[in-house]
Amino acid sequence: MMDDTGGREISATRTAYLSLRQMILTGALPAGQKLKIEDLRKMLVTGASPVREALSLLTSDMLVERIDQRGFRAAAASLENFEEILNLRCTLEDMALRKSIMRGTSDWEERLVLAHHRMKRAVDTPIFEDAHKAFHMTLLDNAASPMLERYCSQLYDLNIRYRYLAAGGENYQRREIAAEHEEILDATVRHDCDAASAALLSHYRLTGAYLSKRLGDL
Amino acid sequence: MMDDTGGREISATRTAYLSLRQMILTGALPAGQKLKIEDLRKMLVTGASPVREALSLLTSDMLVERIDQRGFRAAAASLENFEEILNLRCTLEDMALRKSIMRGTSDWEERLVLAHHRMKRAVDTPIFEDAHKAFHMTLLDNAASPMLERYCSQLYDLNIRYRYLAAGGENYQRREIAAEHEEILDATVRHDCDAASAALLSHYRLTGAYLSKRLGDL
DNA sequence: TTTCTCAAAAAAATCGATATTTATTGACAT
DNA sequence: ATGTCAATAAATATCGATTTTTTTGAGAAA
Repeated sequence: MMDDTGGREISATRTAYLSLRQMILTGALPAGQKLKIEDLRKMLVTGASPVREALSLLTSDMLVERIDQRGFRAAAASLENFEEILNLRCTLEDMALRKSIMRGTSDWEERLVLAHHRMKRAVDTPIFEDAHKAFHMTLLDNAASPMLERYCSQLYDLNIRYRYLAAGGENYQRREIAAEHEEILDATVRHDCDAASAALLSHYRLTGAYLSKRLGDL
Repeated sequence: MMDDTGGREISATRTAYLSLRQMILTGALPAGQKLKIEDLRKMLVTGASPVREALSLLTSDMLVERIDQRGFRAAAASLENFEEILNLRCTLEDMALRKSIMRGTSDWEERLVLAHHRMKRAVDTPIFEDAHKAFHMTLLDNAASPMLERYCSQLYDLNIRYRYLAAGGENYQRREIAAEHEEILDATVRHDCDAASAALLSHYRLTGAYLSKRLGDL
């Protein structure tokens, strides 16, 4: 039908994928909840096939669990899972950041400074969220290791989900975090692997501890 | 219809998933190849829906790439990709093995000895393959870190694919490998993290180097 | 009561057909 | 020869209906 409203036409599957993903990340679809095709189909005003396919794709992101012949459910959440994610992130991002820095091109450093600037400037929460992820991913994307980047991106998103779970999306302490970001950026642009990595991991472990406390035991 | 031939009925999607997975791992569906729904549907004698869903699921395993609105293709293969997999495996399995050993229960050690025994006994190639994977996964499954295990399992399979790519499934030097397995097992049961990890990584790096050579540049 | 069985209801899985999109082809103008 | 563009072909994506499987719950048996 192509009602060209200026933008690109995307598939029903992709639309469903993005909506469901957002709903799971923000908790609109709570952890562990049964995801009935028929309900989602009505909710998203689309067919069953795109919904099924979107759910299958969300399996990759570990946001949806699939049990043969008895459908899908939103991935479970637990304190143990959160801590596992935190640990994996620390290991993988440490590796990726060091590689990025070692390969350090000035092009990359410029992209990094830019990403940091955009993040600082972002006031609106959803825009800040995007900019924040962009900054963190830029830190890692010079490692020339696409699978590693994919894992890190995946784990980043899973972590976000716990932020929503703990805080309901409320804008947690942003001031301290700004200083931490500066520190990571500074160490990185002066090619100090150890300092940059230490700053990054401390950044994660601090917010991790803060979240753990608020999560109680779920 | 339920023609109960003694076994369990499984879904068409799962059947398709397992077949396609095997075909990609062994190279029956070559890396990078376009995967047309219609062809696969005929090949597997099933409907388009199970095929699409199976392909979507294979996306999780990084064995299939999906491009919105223009279908699926078998994941590309390259020397760089192989080496990335090798590096990630070394990092992740090192972490998992150390955790497993540190939590070392006697139950786990017994399972490990058993898995090793079964692997040694296996003569037939496909049975050996399964037993080999079972042994390596058992080494890691006491780490109480399901995501880490999942990543390792995924990477193991991706690695197998390169073995087929390099050797066409031919049974590469198995003698040396038996000794390496003994060494890993011994160090593990005597709770020597460093020795076990060193043996494991050397095992991977040795076969890795061997494969790299045979892969040329693809 | 508890447990079991079986039929009805609900949900998942699958199929076959259609609509939509992308890729290909070849005539025509440059 | 070469590039453009519309017509055609091919493939993907989606829908609506049907089949199969799982779940539920009422009544029978222990």
